[in-house]
Amino acid sequence: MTEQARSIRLAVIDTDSAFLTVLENRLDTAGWQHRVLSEGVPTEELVSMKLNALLIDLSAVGADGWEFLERVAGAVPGLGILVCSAQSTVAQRVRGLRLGADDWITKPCHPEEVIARVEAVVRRRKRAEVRLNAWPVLHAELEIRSDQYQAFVGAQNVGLTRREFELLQLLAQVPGQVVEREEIYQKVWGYAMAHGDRSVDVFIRKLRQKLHGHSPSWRYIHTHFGIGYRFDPEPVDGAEQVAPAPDRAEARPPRSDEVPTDEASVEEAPVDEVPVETA
Amino acid sequence: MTEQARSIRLAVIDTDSAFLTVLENRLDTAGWQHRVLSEGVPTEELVSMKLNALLIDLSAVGADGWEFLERVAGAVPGLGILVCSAQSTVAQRVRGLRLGADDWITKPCHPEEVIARVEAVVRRRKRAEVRLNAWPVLHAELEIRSDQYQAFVGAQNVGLTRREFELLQLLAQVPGQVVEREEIYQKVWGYAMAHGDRSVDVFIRKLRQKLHGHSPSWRYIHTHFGIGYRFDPEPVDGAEQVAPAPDRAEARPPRSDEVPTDEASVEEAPVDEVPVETA
DNA sequence: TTGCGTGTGAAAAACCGGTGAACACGCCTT
DNA sequence: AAGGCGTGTTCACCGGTTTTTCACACGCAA
Repeated sequence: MTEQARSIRLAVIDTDSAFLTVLENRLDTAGWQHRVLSEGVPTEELVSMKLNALLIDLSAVGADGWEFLERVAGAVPGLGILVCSAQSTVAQRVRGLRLGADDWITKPCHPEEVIARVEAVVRRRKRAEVRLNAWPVLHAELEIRSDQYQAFVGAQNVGLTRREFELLQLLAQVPGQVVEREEIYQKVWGYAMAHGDRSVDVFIRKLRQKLHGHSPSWRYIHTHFGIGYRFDPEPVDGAEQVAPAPDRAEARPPRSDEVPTDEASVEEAPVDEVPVETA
Repeated sequence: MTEQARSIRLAVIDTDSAFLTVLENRLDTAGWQHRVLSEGVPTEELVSMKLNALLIDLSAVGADGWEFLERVAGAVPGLGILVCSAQSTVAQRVRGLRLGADDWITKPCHPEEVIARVEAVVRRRKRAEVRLNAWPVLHAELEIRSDQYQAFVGAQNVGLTRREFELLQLLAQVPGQVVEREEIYQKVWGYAMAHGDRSVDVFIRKLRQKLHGHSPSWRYIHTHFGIGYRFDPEPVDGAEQVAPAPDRAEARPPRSDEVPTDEASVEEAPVDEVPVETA
């Protein structure tokens, strides 16, 4: 939840070298990208820097500080702006905030607090930022798209429900790792699993069904008896695209549980699941 | 831009009656809706109040102030949280900000500054959504003009209300991407969605009605059951198109991220059955 | 073989979203 | 001041979807 704090891009406009030294030291420790700018920075340049936040000492900007503040705030929406100054009146602070500043810090101030305030300013914005956090992840034939709450095989939508997707996502997050039932339940359902609850099993089955229906030549979810499940794509040996298994005349009982066998070879079970137009 | 700034809904948790009196006086002058709460407010109630911001005096909350702060910040995303306290250390302020507070104000403080800081916090969240993408964007037959708060089909005005337009704009900002209900509500309405609120649905319906009324051969908004909605223009099959690809089986729109699944028609993947091709 | 954990299908229950309409509120006109 | 109008909110109903539950078959380990 709080992982987005790292790697903030911050620019500082200030002339107080002592303050700058201490602050930059802290910023390095925090791992932020930062640079010091002079007052005459064109707004276009600020935009192109792709900053998360800007820290301005108004006294370093000169008489047209207010104008500068207003201009930047208007021209670079999405940029967090924090103003700091040695001493200031209530009226000045109010004016600064109204002109577009997100926060006003009075010097002397502790670098740690500056950092925390920048974080607080940026935090809000991050939430609303374009969701680039999760780009499609590919496991074997399976593509998991967090922005769609869906999984795809090729261009085919697997058609997972919300819970199914969350379950898949949870397991696929740690491929090759066994996840205990209790943990699965806790993370996907959000609360502790009641004794004897079979929900996880049922959803695993549904997941397997849909995955197998769309990507029959891969086996994605493995059972660990008495423990839980593991996501680990592995090719189904036997009938690949090449040699479709001969034995299919065998009329098997309705029970066709085992995932591995071809049974429904690729052409037998056309992966499509075209959503029926329910209108 | 600033028309939303007025009429902020603010709740205050404090016991300092002198401060409260002065502050409430100011809030009335500013025309804000406000109320004073006691410390034991369940987060559910906070949500249903449709607040924009919350002002907490940590010393009024008692020992579990930190916990309360963390809980509220976690449970009511989109709520601006400002903490104030008589005296505090840097470490305390840093802690508060890290736990989710958006600002920390030290008493004594001028009511006007409090108001300005609340405004800054609320604005910060509001602005993040706006993206300031002024120029007309064309999706299929639909032209979205942010500068007019309107959408057009050809030269015809669709006649959207403010909310309808904001909703459309939000969705159309990220075509092909599923946006969760909660997120929609928070960005368009400005505060957290209360459980069971149907406003989003109602406005989606109104939007669909108007869009369909003006551009019947395209379908713009898709439902993702249990998640939210997705803007992704696609031709209504069975209807005649002008130039754009009328087929849906093969040529998919340039967009590589949209989902074939539409509406709530995600049916069970018929694993052992031959899915019916409905094309 | 027994005992417990898991796979499976189907039914029941809970949930969700579409819809129409009543209601509330501010604004403008009369 | 009363009434009409445009907007936005809330409510109840309905049908479809999803989730949970249940009973039983099956499989793994002791």
